[in-house]
Amino acid sequence: MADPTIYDVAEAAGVATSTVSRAFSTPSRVSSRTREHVLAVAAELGYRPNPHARALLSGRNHTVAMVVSDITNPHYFELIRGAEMRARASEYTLVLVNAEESPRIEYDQIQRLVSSVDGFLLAASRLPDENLEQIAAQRPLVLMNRELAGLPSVVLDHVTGCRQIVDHLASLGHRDLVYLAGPRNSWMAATRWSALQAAAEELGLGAQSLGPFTPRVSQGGAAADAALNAGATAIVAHNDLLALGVVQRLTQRSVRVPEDVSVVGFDDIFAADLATPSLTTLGGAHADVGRAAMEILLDSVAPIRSKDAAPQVLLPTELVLRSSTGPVASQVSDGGTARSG
Amino acid sequence: MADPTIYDVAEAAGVATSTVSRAFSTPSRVSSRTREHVLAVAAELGYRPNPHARALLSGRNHTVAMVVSDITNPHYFELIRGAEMRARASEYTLVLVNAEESPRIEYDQIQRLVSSVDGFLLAASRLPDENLEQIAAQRPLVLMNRELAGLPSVVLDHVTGCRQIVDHLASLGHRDLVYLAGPRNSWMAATRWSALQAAAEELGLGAQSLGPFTPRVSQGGAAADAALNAGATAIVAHNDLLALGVVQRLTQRSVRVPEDVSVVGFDDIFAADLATPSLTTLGGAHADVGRAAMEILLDSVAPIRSKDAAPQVLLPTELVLRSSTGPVASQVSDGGTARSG
DNA sequence: CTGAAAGCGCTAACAA
DNA sequence: TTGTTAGCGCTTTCAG
Repeated sequence: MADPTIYDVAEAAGVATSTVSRAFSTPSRVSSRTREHVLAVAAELGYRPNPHARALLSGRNHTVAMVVSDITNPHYFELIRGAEMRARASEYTLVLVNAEESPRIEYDQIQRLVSSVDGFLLAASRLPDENLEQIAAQRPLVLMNRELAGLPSVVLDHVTGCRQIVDHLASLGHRDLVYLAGPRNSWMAATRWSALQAAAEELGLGAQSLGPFTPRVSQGGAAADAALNAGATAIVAHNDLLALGVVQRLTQRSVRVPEDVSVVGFDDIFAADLATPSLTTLGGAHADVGRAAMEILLDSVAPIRSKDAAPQVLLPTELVLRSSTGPVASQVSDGGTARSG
Repeated sequence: MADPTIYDVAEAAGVATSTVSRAFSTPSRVSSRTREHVLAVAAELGYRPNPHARALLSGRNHTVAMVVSDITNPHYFELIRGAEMRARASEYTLVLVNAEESPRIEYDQIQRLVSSVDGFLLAASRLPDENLEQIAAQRPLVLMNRELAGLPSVVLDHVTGCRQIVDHLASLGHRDLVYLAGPRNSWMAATRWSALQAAAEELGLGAQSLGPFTPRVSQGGAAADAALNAGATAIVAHNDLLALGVVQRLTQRSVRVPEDVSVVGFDDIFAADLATPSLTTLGGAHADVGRAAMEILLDSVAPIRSKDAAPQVLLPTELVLRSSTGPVASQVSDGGTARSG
């Protein structure tokens, strides 16, 4: 009644177990006659190779883990989907791990999985560099939307993207911008801020950063108030979730978007064009990021050829203009008490 | 340089391998002195039990798979999150599988995983009953938002929910409703339609079903046109994604929501209250569905006690009233060329 | 309570 | 091309 093993198949087919094994793992090393016979017998018996036994020997599993910092952020959908599709194409299984914005959970989960998966995909990891290096020493690893020298990564080109945003705002007549920052341990948040700052300086705009804010719609209220308090006419929010919350709060406070204040987000999540006003945001081919990262990972996991280079892929972004940004019309003078950036 | 094994630990601790093994798997059968000593030595060596070897013996793996019919549907976020949190609490790993609305992919993926996971969670499975039964014969399985006699399941109570929807529409003065159906192989779609139909009949409303439609925003256009063509004043869409698309198209065609046409969705996804008009929809504690289902699954996976009953849990829904529904004011006579439902 | 030893199902030398 | 034979790392009788 138990599942049939190679022994059962070998016996029924009148061959050695190794032949059965080869028929499945290295078909080229068995005569086609024998192979077909073995496979036929196996099929008849309902034999399926036991993945645990296989993994015990090879140490490999055909399984990779993808860690996302917050699974409820729609931004990750496409990333996950791209990675998942690519994995499936190579018959790899994807284990999904949710870090809930906690570096601690992220680290623990990874360590728990380190000996049961072949590699890791870390999306917007919140872990400090040292941890990443340590993990990379244990298993192949590819970063998504985070860069670290020496480690393979795939990121959307936010430097260029931020430049586009600032260009856009400048051409609308804005003289200043306020960045509502993401989590302190987010590499992306830091990258965006420095890119915005650089672009602003170059174009002669003022720029200040407020926050950090947890990138959720619910945090948008506080973020919007802070921005208003700082006298912002142009707001760049860490991501669309936060931006959406900001717009909501602004509207609630009778501040018109974009007439009084322009708002830009990042990610182009699917709600961005459903909201009113629809959100101007920096998008990109997120699914491609997932796909590319998985590709690199599989390449270093599979023994086809060893890659000692750490490819750092940069994918293009695209500024999606919608209705949350517009020209500066009148001066909003909603200034209040001082507040440091 | 290789990972330390029980042999290394046994040697370093001056005990037998079996003692090391016991110290980890059945601590109660080792004197506390020995146990602590072994654990200390193990920790020092950086020993971690090899999950593959462990799985080879026990056949179990501390891993369960969750299959969703479409991972890009935000509705699943909370479901996944609930399941994932519950799994983590019991130190189980969650493998996420995306079926992309294809029963074929769903089935293949499950069969591929059947010998490497301890059980399955199937969310809104598109598989025919026979397949579900067959899978259930292979591994413990819990259905989410789908019911099948003899199999454990957790579903939101859509019968009551649909009744609430129809009540709501009736009390706004609507005399008819149009249901924009989900996929043909969706149990939920069938359930909703028959519940709507029953409630409508009881309240003396007319009801017709149009479709099926793939539940995506992009399908909303066609769905809206079909509904308009059928002279609808009240539309109940299979889910929020479709409903959002419908509203978008309606607005585009200058049909006012809710003045001319009311629209109701299902799921209460996060975009539902960001859209304009915000969407009236049937919500529920999705995370609880995930949690409850995982709970049942772990119960039947772990050898604590055998459950031969198949619990069928029904969780309450909640009608979230927003701005996409309103009283019937004037008759819309936007009829066009004939179109069959 | 602890140790010795036999596998779990499969793969990978090594021979033939 | 195929068979023989050790293990992979761990658990689990069975003794002691």
